[in-house]
Amino acid sequence: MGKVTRRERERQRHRREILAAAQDLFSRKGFDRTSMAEIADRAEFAVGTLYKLFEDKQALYRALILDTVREFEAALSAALNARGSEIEKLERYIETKADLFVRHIPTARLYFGQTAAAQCAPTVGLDRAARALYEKVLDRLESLFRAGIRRMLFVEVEPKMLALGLEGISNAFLPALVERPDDFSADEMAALTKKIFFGRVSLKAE
Amino acid sequence: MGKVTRRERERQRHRREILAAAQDLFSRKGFDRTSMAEIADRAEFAVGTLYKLFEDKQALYRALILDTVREFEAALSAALNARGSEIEKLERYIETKADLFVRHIPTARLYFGQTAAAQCAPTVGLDRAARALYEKVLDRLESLFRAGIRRMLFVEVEPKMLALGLEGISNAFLPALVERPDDFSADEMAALTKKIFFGRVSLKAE
Amino acid sequence: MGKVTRRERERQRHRREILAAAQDLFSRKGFDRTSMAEIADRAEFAVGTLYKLFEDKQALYRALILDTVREFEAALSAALNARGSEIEKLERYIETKADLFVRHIPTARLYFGQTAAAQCAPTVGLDRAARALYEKVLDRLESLFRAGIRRMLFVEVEPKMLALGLEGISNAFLPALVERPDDFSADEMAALTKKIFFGRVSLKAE
Amino acid sequence: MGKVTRRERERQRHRREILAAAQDLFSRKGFDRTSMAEIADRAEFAVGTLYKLFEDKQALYRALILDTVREFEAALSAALNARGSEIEKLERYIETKADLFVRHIPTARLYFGQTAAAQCAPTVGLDRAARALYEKVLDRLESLFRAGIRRMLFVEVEPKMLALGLEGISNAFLPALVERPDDFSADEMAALTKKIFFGRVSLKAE
DNA sequence: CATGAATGAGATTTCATTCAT
DNA sequence: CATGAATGAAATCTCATTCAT
Repeated sequence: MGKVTRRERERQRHRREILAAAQDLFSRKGFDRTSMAEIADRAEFAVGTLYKLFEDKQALYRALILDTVREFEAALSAALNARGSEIEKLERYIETKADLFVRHIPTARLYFGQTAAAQCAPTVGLDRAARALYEKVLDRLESLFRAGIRRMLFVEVEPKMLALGLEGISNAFLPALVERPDDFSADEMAALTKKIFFGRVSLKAE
Repeated sequence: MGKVTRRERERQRHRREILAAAQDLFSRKGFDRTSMAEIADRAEFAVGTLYKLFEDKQALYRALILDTVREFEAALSAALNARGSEIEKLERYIETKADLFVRHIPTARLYFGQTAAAQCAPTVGLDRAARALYEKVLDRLESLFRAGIRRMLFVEVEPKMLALGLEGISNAFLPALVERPDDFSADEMAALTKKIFFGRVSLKAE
Repeated sequence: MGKVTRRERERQRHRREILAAAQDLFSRKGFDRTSMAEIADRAEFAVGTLYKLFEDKQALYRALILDTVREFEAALSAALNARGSEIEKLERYIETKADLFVRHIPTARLYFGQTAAAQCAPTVGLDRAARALYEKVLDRLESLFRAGIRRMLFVEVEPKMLALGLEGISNAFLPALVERPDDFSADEMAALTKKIFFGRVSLKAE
Repeated sequence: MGKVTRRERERQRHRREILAAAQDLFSRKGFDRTSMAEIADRAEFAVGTLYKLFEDKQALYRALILDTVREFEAALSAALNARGSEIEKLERYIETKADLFVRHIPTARLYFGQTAAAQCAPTVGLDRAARALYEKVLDRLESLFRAGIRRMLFVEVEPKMLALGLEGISNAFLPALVERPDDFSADEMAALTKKIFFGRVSLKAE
């Protein structure tokens, strides 16, 4: 099977090269303003080759999104499933997400654009599979909050809402990060997120 | 002058009708996937008429975004400039925003898509004027936080970051709102936002 | 009939104003690149008014061309019908044409574009009537040459060809005139035309 | 290199086919009244193919004009640079031009429309490069006349004007040629041109 | 498999013409 | 009559997709 495997390895390498080119273009210009010819150019393949490896433009995009969300989901789920208290797990989650954002902004933009922002800032219909992966993360967050509330670690707020709230804050600095990448470190972003989310902003008793 | 005024009134009415049609379509499908023909159809005008009232597609979009952001900016600035302590002003801000979101989801989607999400989820180049209006709101928030910190109402965190954080949370429930509009009231959304942002989620001392 | 006459006078004045605006635009930009709205603007009328006075754009153009060619034809025919020998008549013709060219370049451009250049540099289908007027001039020239040859004033060359040749030379300086209107006087142009056409350029016997 | 060459050869063949179709249409109907769809139809390609080979409609037109003027310039310059006296060179020039006109009327129409008639009958902005080529011919003519005058072969008239005058006559029969192609031979046209230009039309001393 | 020329549907935009006021 | 808003056909141009080499 050496032959098949070599072929298959090549195929996968080409696939990755194409996706890398596509990531850069899609993350900067969006789906509609990126043409297949551009992607092909950038990846140094002919358009026909893109169509050999992906059904059509949507499929290529879906594959890219799936890769992106999968990468995030893997790292974030790992953080959420690590040892420790609910608070420790969430802190790990926040740190991981900040790290992912800072280390690979294009991926972050795609992730954000396809998850939190997806229903609001209208984009190309996001993939079922990608959506499901993100929901898995959201559900895990919700469970953690529910458990934490039961153990009286967190205030009594609908856990689903806490999960969305955490997403909101942990995404909040992404626009600033995109604009001035050098002004942000992952550590700072994580620290900020934790302080605002877990601490109290207001110093007076409510 | 009846004649001039009547003509002009009609013109403005048509302009509004076209913008209304455009708002619905753009907010659901985005700039690129909405065609001028569709907008014309929906507004019950001929394409040519759109071009009489707007230079081109971009101009129509810009006008819509400007209207949208202006509407939000006016309401939010009013809230931020009302009487009261810094906390009260911010609470008013949160309530106003929640109210705007719940009462007019398409506007909210456009607002969100063109402000917070703009740098991340790549959209059509947003208007200078609209951007400036949003920055005005952000700056006002920042000032409020700065003043509040000086008066020891808020924790010592860079005020700009607090402003971004507040934006993050107050936008956090919009995706959920878009998906199930009937499950959310403005009051609940505002209450949630305040609780998470001002209160402490974690009950243990950090 | 005072009333009808006043109306009619007004109507004719408006007609002339519109044609004046149209002349400038058509002569500089050509038929296709001049819009009815532009002509209306320039003439300070509404588009509707243009359509009250002219069937459609073609008709307006035809009317303009007819006016232009009529003006030329009148002056040129007068020159050709004046007293004198064939040579004197032709000299008068050349002087008149040079004078018309120099004094009103836009008219000259339209005249040239619709007569000599018409079959070659493709323009909008020229009017039958205008064509007929020009042919009248050509025919008159031909007769003059024929008579002149009979009286042994001119070389024996097909008179039609002499007429075309004269047209060729008398038009030859128009491009230069259009480019640098101040470098040419009617007298010089006429003198040049006569020298080349009637005299001999070559000094050796053929 | 067979592969590269074959592709490129095909490409050039298609380019020529498109230009041929365009030449026919442009020379008969002009730039504005010829649509890309028509050219595509006539050339039996899809519109998209035209845009693969030419930036846009203007570029296609420019390419055609450049080809046309280049072809003429090459032949005419060759005639002007051949051996012989100034008179012989000019005679060769006249013969060559007549031959080009008679043998390929569409090319002649485009050449005339873009050179002599260009400033008068308003056309689409003519190409710098094409203009420069024509000026080269004009300059060469001027030099020849200047030299000839010095050698007392020609009358003392500004050489530039003699050049324009020769152009005027040598173009003079083109309209007639276009209308009745079968009535003209290149030899006759050339003979006529020479007789009128070099000889004297008038038999009396001026 | 890889290639990239060819396709043609569809989008944006212009403008001659009409017609209600 | 004058007006100019409204119309919609037609033109230019782009780009996802196919397919012969």
